[in-house]
Amino acid sequence: MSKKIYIADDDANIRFIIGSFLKNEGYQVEEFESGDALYERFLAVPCDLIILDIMMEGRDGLAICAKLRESYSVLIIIVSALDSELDRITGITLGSDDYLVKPFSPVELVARVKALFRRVDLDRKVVSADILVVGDMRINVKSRDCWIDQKKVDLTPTEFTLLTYMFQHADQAVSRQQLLKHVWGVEWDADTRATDDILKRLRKKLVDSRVKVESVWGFGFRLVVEDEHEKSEK
Amino acid sequence: MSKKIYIADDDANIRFIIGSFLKNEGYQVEEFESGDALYERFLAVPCDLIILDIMMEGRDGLAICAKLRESYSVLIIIVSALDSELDRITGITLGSDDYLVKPFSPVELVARVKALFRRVDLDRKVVSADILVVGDMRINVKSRDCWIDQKKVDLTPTEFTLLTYMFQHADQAVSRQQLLKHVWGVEWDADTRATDDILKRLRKKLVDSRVKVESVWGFGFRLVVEDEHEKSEK
DNA sequence: ACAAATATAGGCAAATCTGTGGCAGTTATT
DNA sequence: AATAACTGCCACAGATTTGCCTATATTTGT
Repeated sequence: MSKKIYIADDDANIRFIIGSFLKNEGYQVEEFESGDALYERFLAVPCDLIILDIMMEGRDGLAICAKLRESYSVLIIIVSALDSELDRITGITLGSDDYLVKPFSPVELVARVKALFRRVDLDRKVVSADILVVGDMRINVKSRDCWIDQKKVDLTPTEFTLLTYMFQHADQAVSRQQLLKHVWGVEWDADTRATDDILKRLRKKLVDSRVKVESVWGFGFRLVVEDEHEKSEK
Repeated sequence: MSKKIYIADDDANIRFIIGSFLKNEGYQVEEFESGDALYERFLAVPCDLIILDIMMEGRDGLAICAKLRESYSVLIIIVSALDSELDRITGITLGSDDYLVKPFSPVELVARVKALFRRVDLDRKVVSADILVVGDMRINVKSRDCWIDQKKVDLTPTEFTLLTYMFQHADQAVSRQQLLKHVWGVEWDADTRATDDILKRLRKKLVDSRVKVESVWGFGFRLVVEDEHEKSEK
């Protein structure tokens, strides 16, 4: 399906050039004169990627970028005539995925846009990959083994299947029902705490890992990666 | 988050500099003299991100990058002295996530490394996220957690379900009947103040937020976002 | 302003949930 | 066949949640 891209730049020429190249690649493109206009539009109709100039009327590109990042994971590329190292680092640190310096080649921009979409696709596909990685752990679904860092962990069949499911749903809250259905193949409403039992045993085996199974009270469980040092990086 | 990074560059100085900066950020770093050595190591122990020079003994960085991309979704940054537009585009098109031209600032490299990790984290969390936003609050239906700005709020199951319903009907007046039906699953006319109780507890947890639960006298409740300018009104 | 109806706040106890250790039936391994 | 491993269940203790009760405050209608 065709991806949607919004561009904000106060220079109509640049908008036109960028827009043309991207449309040529089959993307749906909308152009805006200001970051504020783009932001309003995004709230109404989200898009997949945003290209922001820094210097614009109203809020500048950096402000828009930071504002978007508060709540959205949309891809953001900043383009700017500002070429100091500090500018680039600021732009990237504020939340953009890439930073291009004007004048830039439209072809390179297109390549970088594609690279970002490719990255998102790769990250999506990871769920169906043979090797699943979460935090310092990885499991190989084919060979059915499991590693904490470099150390192999022995898992029983049910434990492995359960952990695989949790890996595929990392960060999500998973209900006992869900687990019974996907790990045990039980469709009906079973009154059992078999899930708790396997998790109990799994937890013991994960004590040395930063990957933890949290319980979500009254609901189920959630796989999370413990942050050992800093509290709020983002 | 101690992610693992492999670096391949035939210049020991560059390896050292890059490695130092990255270790300084808390990453686990391993250095290799050639892309082939790095590749072998990766097969044995995967890492999270790879930094490749183009010109090296054996297969060059581009070849390694392409080879890795055949089977793995690991992050790849290419660094190179080659600075033509074509070189950059080739590098990115072949599968790398970023392309930096030597000499580059180690600080910028670190910023870009962080940006890539940030992207992967965002994608992982959003892959199937179902996020509702109202004012300064955010709830993720899939992970079942709730945030005021950047601060996590613990909710009980009923509170969570109720708040979700209110989020879906923000600004609307919601009757007790409605809540009993959708949150409790009660169809009949129940004479209960259970709704008031949960809301009472919810309100306590939302004191720091601009999102408030108003009561609609004789009817039910309404979720509103307080205007921060006229806080003294109520 | 006053009475009736409705809403809020605090406290309480029943019901529910979770983690633990132990146990036994079944399955796999030697 | 004997032994070990795996898995589900049980019971218990501790913690959390939640509905209700009562007292008090607020709103509405006359």
